[in-house]
Amino acid sequence: MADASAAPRRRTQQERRDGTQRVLLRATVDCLVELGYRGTTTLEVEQRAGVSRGARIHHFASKAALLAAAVDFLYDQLHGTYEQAFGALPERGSDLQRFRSGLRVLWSTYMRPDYVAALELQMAARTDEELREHLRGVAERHRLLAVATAQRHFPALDAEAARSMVEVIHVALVGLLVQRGVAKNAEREHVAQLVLGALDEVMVTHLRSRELFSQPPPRRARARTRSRA
Amino acid sequence: MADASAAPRRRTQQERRDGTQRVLLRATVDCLVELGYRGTTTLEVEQRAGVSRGARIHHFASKAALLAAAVDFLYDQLHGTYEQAFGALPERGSDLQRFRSGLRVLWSTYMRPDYVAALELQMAARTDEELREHLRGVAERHRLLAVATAQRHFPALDAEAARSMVEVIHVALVGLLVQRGVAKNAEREHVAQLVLGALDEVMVTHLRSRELFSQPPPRRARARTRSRA
DNA sequence: ACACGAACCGTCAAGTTGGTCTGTTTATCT
DNA sequence: AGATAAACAGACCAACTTGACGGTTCGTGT
Repeated sequence: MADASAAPRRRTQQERRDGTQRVLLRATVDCLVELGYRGTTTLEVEQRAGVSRGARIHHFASKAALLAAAVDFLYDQLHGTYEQAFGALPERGSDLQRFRSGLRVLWSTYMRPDYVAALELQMAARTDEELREHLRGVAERHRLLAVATAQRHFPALDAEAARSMVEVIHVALVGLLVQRGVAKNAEREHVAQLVLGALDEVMVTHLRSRELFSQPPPRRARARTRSRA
Repeated sequence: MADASAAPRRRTQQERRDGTQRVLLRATVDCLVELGYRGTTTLEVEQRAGVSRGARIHHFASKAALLAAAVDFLYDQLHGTYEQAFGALPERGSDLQRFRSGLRVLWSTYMRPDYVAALELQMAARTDEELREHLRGVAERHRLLAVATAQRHFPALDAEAARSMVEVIHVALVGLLVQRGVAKNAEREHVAQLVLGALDEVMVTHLRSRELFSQPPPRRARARTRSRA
């Protein structure tokens, strides 16, 4: 039972199950990205996934169940992307420099198709009680992780400051993402730079003025270089 | 032909036309707000407007035409709201104070149902070529008006700075609006205050540092209190 | 008054969407 | 191997969405 070299036959039930579920969820996300929430019909998803109606029903009894599963799938994936992106950030440098590069990295993950799908779901959730409730729970956990990540990278931040930072950045990047959906290519990058620059400024001035960033010698060395753990 | 006091009988063709069109467009906007783009079906709009299928077709040959007209209607209305809101702003006070109150006023207009409908259309436009093209034109004109309004209220801003300001604020408020759609009431206000505060800071520091705001005495009186008109 | 066209009404038909249901294949356990 | 249940396939249906169309009402110019 350990031969999967030539013909991939005789897959485990679990493997078959996971396989088709993944295919279905990927197709759902693709639909959301390419066709929007409105164009995401069960038929379209089934066809893209190359899966029959019966098979889809077997795994996701209703469209709502499919979308709910897509939400989980999406946020899991997003969380992985975050971890990976932030893991690749430089350890060295001032908090200020690291904040700037971190922000760019974050924006690059928001631009991934995944987040576009998440945005579609978020808009749809506005007028869909069930989806909204489900989305809230997942998004809440995701936000907690974001706050934790922020604190891990900037230990000088207290919980409240980290929370504010995450919230403001998130809102701004979502707005940027919406703008991205309709603006032309030339416009996109310009506005993105404006907004990212603004975030740089607000965060830097805001946080520095409250001494929430560890400070390299700004004017007089203040010897406040606390390291954690 | 100048009597419309007791019985509003015998309306002009033009009046009838304008009347039903307005009713239809209002119903469309209501649908977008309450049911989202997905729930905005022609049948629903017709029923809400109290207008027959045939009548709707007569005025708006297709659903696309109805939505396009709704876009125009919506932005006209938004522009009126802006004018009114900004017209009511205090003339006195430093640029800084006036910016702050102006921002609050602006946010209050973004929270109106109209803008929610506009946001729905914007998201829908992402995957709808025709709607997107139409929306771009209208939004472009709207943005120019916003920039002009900004410059009128803050004459020290050059075109570029005003443009940047409008763009950044717009993106942030849109993000805030999206968040508003899913978050609970308690959350909403908190995050709104965070974001508005951040916009205050970024704009104030950014613009003041470049002397783009007229400055009341910051430290030493600089005698730069220019008033317009 | 009266003819004409715009505004308006209600039904029909074509196409979608989402779910149910019956039957078949595939893995697993004894 | 044979029993059993999960995984899958595809026809079917009920509800919905949208535009088309023939007929009616109402305002306007003469």
